[in-house]
Amino acid sequence: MNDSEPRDFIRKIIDEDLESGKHAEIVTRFPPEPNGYLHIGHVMSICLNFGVAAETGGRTYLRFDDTNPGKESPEYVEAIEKDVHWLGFDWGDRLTHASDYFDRLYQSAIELIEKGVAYVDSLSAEEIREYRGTLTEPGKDSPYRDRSIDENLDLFARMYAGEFADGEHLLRAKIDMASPNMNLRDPAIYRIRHIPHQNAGDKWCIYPMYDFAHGLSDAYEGITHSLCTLEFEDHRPLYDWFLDQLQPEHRPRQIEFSRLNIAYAITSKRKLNALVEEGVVSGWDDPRMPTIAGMRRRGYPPEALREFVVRAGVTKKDKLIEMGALENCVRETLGDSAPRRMAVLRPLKVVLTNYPEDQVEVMEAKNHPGNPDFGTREMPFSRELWIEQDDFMEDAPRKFFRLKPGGEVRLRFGYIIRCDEVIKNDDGDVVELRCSYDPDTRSGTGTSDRKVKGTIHWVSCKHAVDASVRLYDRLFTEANPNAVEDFHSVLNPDSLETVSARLEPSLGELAAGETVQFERLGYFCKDAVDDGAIFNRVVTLRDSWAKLEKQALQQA
RNA sequence: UGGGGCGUAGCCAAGUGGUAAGGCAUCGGGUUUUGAUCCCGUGUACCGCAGGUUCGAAUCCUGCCGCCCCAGCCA
Repeated sequence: MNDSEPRDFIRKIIDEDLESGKHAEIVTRFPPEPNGYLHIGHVMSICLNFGVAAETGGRTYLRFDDTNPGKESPEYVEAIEKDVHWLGFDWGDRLTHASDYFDRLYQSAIELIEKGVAYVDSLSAEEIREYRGTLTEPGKDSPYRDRSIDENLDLFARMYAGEFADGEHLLRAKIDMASPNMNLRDPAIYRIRHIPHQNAGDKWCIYPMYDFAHGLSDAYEGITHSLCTLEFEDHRPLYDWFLDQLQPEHRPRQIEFSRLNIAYAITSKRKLNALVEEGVVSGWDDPRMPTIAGMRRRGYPPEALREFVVRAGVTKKDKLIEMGALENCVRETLGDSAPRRMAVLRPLKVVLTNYPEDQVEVMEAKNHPGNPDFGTREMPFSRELWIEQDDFMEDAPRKFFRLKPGGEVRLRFGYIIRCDEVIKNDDGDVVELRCSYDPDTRSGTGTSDRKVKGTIHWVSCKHAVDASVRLYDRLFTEANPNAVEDFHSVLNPDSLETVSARLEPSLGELAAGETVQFERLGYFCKDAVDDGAIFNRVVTLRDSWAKLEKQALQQA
């Protein structure tokens, strides 16, 4: 990290705390609940928490906030660990669970009762809701609020012992039923749940609530800065209240920042889960999903994601960032790192009428235009080639400088060809082009100083490898699907199109999960989940021709 | 209508009394055997609005408006 890096308000606070000597070391935590997959919103939190610690030589815990058994599962913890690692962060031996602290938490709850600031309530869930009041009206005290300490201790012990059914009793903090902050109206501390815990086994039938468990877990781990999102801002008084009452050795500070939202994407675990459950997508790792697993499978490099959150910044303002900003980060990193290859997505046959029937030449193609370290590869060239349908236009506008009847174009790393004849089927569709090549224009021979305006990509028919290519588009048609009542109404029906493509031979050996650039088309990642030659389009290349076309259409 | 938070260009975002950084996008132009990349250039931002304080305010004060969050025994 260099000193000119912009400092967000959280890093400023941290710098100050280090300078003042308040803390000798920064300790943070990333605390996911294992009840779903991590998504782009979490990337921000992961990068922030692990980032500030790493930048200051501190440490970060990966702590599973597993206080609600029944909603959580090991499938998710496994996925979360994989995702955080993949993003580029390491928690070392600091993998913990809120459930690791259940014993201490239980003792702390007893301490609260002994101090007279917690009580066992025996109202029903519905009654508690009624007693809570509303946003504008104060709540009223539960009739059980003034139970004696001994009675509370006894009842809580029996809750622990399993003498009561779910919902029969509830341990609550005794704060203020009239507080304008709803979180302070005697919040729940422990509830009864006769469910075994995925990590703690069947030892417990009472489980602590988030507000109680989280702050104390932070304290137990010596977390200095507990960074979370804005919706927890009005929980902070409660976070501090527990610390004030219990006076743990370490005193963490909660700081909130705004969530990161991406346009045309959903980041609600509930809705993401619905997409999976309803089969709208193929799973949590469907390449259209804004999950880390989905983006990984799509082919987004972790560096791109990290760069993206840096650009997004850390503030308290609600953000809805353009999808293009993320895609641009992906393009930038892949532009440097992805080897170039050629592939034809929508094949149109070209026959070079003056090219010897059985001749095959080997063309040398650069693997990267700007970086010689990528080396070169060989591409077979023959009489019959596939080119992109979009690279031919019968009635081409002036500015279209690809192939047109009578026109010339350069075949990348090959020859200049001229279109002599257009062959159509009975429906009038163009099915084949008869062209002639200029033998003096072979790439790299020094005789190829002739200039033509356009260069297109190609694949030799008899050497081509078949593949299925998935072209992805945004999942929603609305910029902020989070805000739409029913997201089903704004699903993009064309978010996935699959085409049969022809690839240059070298692509046959590409390893699963590898990403290359199909020249002039975009970046494509060999799918790492499904078997066979399947490629996912990561992102298209910038396309100023498409832009021109769009403008022309709008003017017409 | 209770409490908390936020409002600087299309999207992000610096700036905390001295006269509006930067990134992305946009729009021009140059280079280019990817219409990619790269390189140059390009923005009058009513600093949410209205008053006030001040020689001077995005920055201080007052009032107003808009958006987000909170009434789970979820996190």
